[in-house]
Amino acid sequence: MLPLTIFRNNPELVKNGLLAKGETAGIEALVEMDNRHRAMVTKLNAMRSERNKTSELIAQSKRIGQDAAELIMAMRDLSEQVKTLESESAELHEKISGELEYIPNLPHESVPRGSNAEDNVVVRVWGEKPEFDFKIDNHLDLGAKLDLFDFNRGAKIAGSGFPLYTGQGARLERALINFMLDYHVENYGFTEIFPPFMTNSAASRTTGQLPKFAEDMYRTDIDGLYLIPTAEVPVTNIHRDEIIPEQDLPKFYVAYSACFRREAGSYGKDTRGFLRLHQFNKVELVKFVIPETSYAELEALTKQAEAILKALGLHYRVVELCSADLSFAAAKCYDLEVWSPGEEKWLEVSSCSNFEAFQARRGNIRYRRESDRKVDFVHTLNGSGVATPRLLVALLETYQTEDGTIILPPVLQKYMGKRELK
RNA sequence: GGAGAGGUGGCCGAGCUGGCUGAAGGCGCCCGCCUGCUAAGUGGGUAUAGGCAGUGAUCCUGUCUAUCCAGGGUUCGAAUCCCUGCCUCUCCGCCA
Repeated sequence: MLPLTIFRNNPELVKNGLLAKGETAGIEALVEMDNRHRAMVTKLNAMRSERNKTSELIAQSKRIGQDAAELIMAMRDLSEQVKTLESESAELHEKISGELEYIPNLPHESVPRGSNAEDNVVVRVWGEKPEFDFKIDNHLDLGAKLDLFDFNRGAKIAGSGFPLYTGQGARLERALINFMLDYHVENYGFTEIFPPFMTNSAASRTTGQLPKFAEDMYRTDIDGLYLIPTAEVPVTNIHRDEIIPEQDLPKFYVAYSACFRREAGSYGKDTRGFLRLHQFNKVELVKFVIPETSYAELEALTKQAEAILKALGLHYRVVELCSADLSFAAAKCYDLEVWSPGEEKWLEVSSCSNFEAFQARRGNIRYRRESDRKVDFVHTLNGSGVATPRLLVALLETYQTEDGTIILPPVLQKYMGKRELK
């Protein structure tokens, strides 16, 4: 959520930012409603002040045993007016904040302007494209030969897009998750979190899924809970409605969770295998930091996510998203894309974003500064570290050998209890 | 699922026979004084959000308003009374 003051004081900044994100935003209506609302509040405050003063007079009269009937009669009318204006004001306020919740974050000034994903900028590339001197299989063939997973039975149980991992495939999934959690805890001092996999609407609102993207989430109708599309939602909400002492910042959390996405509107795209799923596993990194450090922390976060791919020896690149490709809540974002030899494509396995105060404002997540003891909103960041499905694709395809066995990278061997899949 | 208790400021904890209570008292924290150092003592300060004004910006000053879990209601007036919801705790039942 953006602060209303910036619409008042710097409407051009907002317009340009929204335009860069590809939003055609009508700010004028919002500003007009804000003006109207402020006039109401001013009037309301005056009326309430009057009421409070008179109430005090009534109290004094009663205390000394005088009759206050006249004052009370006069107040009855004013009180009615206050109530009417209160409800009008509240209604308008709700409308304003309702609209505000649909307005995305503005891109940071360092973000390249662009109109679509074509304008994203490749920042760096790590490793080399693996070469093979035999005809390689894609991950589906490899999975079938080694009985790692079974999409048909997954579909029978739940539906398409719900993978069933089997045998050493299931073990490998668990190994990847454990490896990534341990890595971030041991090397970077992240605190491990195991969050709820469902959140209420307030939590989903903080991170920006609600109200605009309600259709993308699974919801349990009876209890009004949402299955999380990412651990970002519960973990960011750990500190919702809190004031964190500055000395407790920064806070680094790492969490595994299953992620559930309806992927409404994306049917027909990337339907093969693991490329797009309704349920998948992900290890997520979340940071709460003071505003001054958030962009340095974004760079660090990206490198921390990259470290996983390096440790696994996978060829990847870092892409800086252009303004138009930024997600709703992000001010700046780097994607990590791993190379899939079978698909001959780069696959997105991580998104590392700085949300600045956008989520903090929505979730009222603040900190108390040491210098002047004032409160201010924290900056939040998160990045996948990383999502498993496409990682698995790259891993299987990269480490396949001619006889069909997969030689596991050393860091995974202890988690698997063996050196290869065959 | 059944029965009961309760939700007050950073924390603990009064108030809850409705009216100088934004809220006693304590702890913590900040500034000063005192003390050879520490401890103790002592004086003061210490919520958040919003409107308006000050030639005035997410700063400063003044002023007004709101907030005692949330939302309604009663009343001239609600932390205090009534209703609904949420949450926490205790006991019983069920259960991985």
